[in-house]
Amino acid sequence: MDAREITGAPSGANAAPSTPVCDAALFRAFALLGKRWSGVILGTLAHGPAGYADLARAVDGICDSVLAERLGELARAGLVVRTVAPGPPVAVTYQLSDAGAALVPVLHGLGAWATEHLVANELA
Amino acid sequence: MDAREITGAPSGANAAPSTPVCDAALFRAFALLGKRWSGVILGTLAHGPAGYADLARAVDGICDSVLAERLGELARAGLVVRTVAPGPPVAVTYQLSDAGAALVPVLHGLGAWATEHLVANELA
DNA sequence: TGATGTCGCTCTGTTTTACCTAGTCTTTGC
DNA sequence: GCAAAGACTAGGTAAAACAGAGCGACATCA
Repeated sequence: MDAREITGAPSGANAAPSTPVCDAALFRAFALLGKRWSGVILGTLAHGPAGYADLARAVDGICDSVLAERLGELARAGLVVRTVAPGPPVAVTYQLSDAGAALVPVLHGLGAWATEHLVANELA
Repeated sequence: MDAREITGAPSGANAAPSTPVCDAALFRAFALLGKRWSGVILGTLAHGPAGYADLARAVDGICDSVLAERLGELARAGLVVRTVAPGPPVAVTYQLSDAGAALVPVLHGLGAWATEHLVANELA
């Protein structure tokens, strides 16, 4: 979702009474989390700091270029902090920022919900 | 994320100690919610039942074919119930199922988090 | 009656995003 | 020297998302 879509976030004028703040905020949240792999990466980092290769191994199925792209986006969004240890060998570590860490309880809630309500037959 | 990726969900063997269930579940959750628009559609339906056109208007920026596709997926996943009133004129209504409704508190948490932590400059 | 609009999609071509994979440079270990 | 690891990058391909016209059924209006 690009800037145009963010700007055009729903303002609550939908079919039923709503809490406009919640919807606009949800729109913004999914601008990030609705991109493939971002939520899973954040969930993985919830367990602690990790390097690029750690993440590549942990997030099964993600390709290199998308992992690099997502980490960059999450860092720019302020959810992830990228720390470079000069080395040698140079080592880059990613960890959740305060904003990222604040999302963890929500991610846990999401995991609990999935455990309870999503079964193998949610595959269409 | 297709069946191969679901099957290959992380099993907790990542960089730091983890709660494997949470991660696998999170993976499954984002198999659905990591697709563009699904979370926002669910958030919109949290306000109450809506027709296709209602949703198309409410979810600013979504195109017709993706809305139809997403509603189908969410219905097949059991999060949304599609009800046909025979008419005339025929009318189709979508509403959250019990499983979908159970996600609403999480979505609210997500909205609250975004309100608190996501600002306009999260745009890369 | 004909024109226009709404609904709930479907269809097709186009654009964007995600993927695949080889590659680079630096460092380490055998 | 060679292989492996880390942290990506780059270019081509596949898949997802998008744009917009269209359909049948129905309702409304001049």
